[in-house]
Amino acid sequence: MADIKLKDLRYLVALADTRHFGKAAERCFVSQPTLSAQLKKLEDYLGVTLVERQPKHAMLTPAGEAIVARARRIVESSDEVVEIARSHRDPLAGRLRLALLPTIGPYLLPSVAPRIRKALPRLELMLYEYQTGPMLERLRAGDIDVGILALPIELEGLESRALYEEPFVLTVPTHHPLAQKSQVKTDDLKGVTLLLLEDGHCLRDQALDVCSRIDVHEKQDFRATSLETLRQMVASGAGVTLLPELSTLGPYATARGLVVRPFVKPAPTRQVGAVWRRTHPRQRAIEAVANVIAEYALQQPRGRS
Amino acid sequence: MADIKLKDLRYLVALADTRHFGKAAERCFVSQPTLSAQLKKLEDYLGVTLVERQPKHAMLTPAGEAIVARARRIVESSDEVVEIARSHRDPLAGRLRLALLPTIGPYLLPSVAPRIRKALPRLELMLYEYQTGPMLERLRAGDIDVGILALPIELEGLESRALYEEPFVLTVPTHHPLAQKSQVKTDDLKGVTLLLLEDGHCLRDQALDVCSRIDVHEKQDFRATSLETLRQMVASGAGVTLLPELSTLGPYATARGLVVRPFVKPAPTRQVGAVWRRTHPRQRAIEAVANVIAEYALQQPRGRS
DNA sequence: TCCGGGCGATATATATTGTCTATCGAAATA
DNA sequence: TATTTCGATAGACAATATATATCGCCCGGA
Repeated sequence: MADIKLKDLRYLVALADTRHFGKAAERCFVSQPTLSAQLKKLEDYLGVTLVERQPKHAMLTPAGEAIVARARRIVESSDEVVEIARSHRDPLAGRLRLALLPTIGPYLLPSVAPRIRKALPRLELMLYEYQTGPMLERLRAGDIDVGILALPIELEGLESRALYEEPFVLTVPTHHPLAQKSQVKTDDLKGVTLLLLEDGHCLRDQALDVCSRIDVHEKQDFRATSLETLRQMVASGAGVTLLPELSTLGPYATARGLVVRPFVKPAPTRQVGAVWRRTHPRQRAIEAVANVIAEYALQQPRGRS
Repeated sequence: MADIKLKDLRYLVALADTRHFGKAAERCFVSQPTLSAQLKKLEDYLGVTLVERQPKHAMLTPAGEAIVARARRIVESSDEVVEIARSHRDPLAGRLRLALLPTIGPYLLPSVAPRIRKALPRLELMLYEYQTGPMLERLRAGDIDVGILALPIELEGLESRALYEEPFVLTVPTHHPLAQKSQVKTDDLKGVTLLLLEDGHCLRDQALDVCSRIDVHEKQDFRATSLETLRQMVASGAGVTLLPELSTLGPYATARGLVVRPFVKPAPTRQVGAVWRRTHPRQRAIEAVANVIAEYALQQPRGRS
């Protein structure tokens, strides 16, 4: 069950090119006896004479010619392997698959993606949007490299890092009683009708959690499929909802028919973090991406008064 | 200047298939630590992590995937090399390039070629026709494997073997005085007009040699380019010639207008032999071919009385 | 014919390295 | 908490690739 050695094939190719054992050995940076002995072993292993040793110049047998033709391709390919490896050597280069929660991605990416691209220009960022469950599955399956979601989660073989703490804000229709207050308390939610996302969105559970000790009514037969439909429902007066602060900043801050009210401190929040396989070979790239996100969050105005 | 080892690529491919170090090691008939250590060395050499070691099942990094793809083709090709070698292993199989003198080939081959094919069915016989000089050149250059010609010759790095001794016969026009004799002596050639082949044909020199001590006249301004034109010239009465006996047997014995007369013994002859490079790797095939020719010659009626 | 040079093969010592067994350590499982 | 799984590590051993020195064979020139 022995094996051909790649080095021997190199020797053979060199001999085919030079037709001279000494020259071939020189080209391979070995002594002549080495090349001679190794080629002999190769011939013994293959059971065929590859080289006809003539006094002046060596020449290849038909078997030798046939095998050298393959050997050239093999040697080339093996050099390509080294070349491919070299191109993958930079841990901050290459494809990195990043997934975000649907309640985070659309609001974080417009500002953060350009920063990542600028800080890590050789990184080819591939973006995905998954809810927590599927995201963790795909993370473990190796379909994605990093997930951005709400901590804590059940980590098995996964590593996580907190990135920023995101306050919730209350979103109410313009003419709702609570719109009169500049800040709200969780107790203010007593008796109001709450609109929530459908099952699977962790934001739904987080909102329910905030209201756990309070008597609120979830609007029956309604489960929004996205933050945007939820926002539109609030604007149409069907109820109120909790939104992550980031989704109410920027272009979304100007939506008509609804107002946004922060909670009095300590405001309810959720912890946003990054998750990846503990065994991931490019921890440095992941760390770098996480750093960019965390730094961006630091610079944001927090909990507008 | 170290080198990738083919075996390592096998290990990598096995790991890619099994996603499990133990299983992969088993498939490669080595212990798990061996495969583990070798793959680590490969990664170190390439400067890239190829495998992500997860607790349950290993998985390949993008670099690993890219390299495994190449590795599969390399391993396949290296197996093909072994396969090619196997197909060349039988020394009595494969192409053998055989050259014959123009004064031998056309008369020997019709009977001998079928016998060679029968005795050595796996031999792919390629036939050529060259005069002595070019034949030896091509022999030394490796363009042909065996030459059938008249010995002795200057052998440099060449080996030779006598196959059979071929008598010369005298060929004269039907109405020539010498046609009256049933056997001729070389002295009978005194004063006759001799027709010969052009320069380059060794038969020309051999004929001149036979007549060296006799006063013969070579026909001026005439040099035949082949035995057949020579034969036709004799039939037309232009003179007489010496022919190798084999060329006057079989279908050629019945030519019109000329008769063939053997010499009294000891008749002049030429030694026909085989020549090949001393270094030729398939001595056995050459020997086998030579045997068939020599045996055939033994069975032939010699010097018809 | 003898001698010298070119070239590949052989002999022997040595350093490398691939391989084994035994064991460890980490992480998942019960 | 105990057990199992799985890959990594340690250390000994054996295979082997390599180098230096030398041999033997042809060939060419004096």
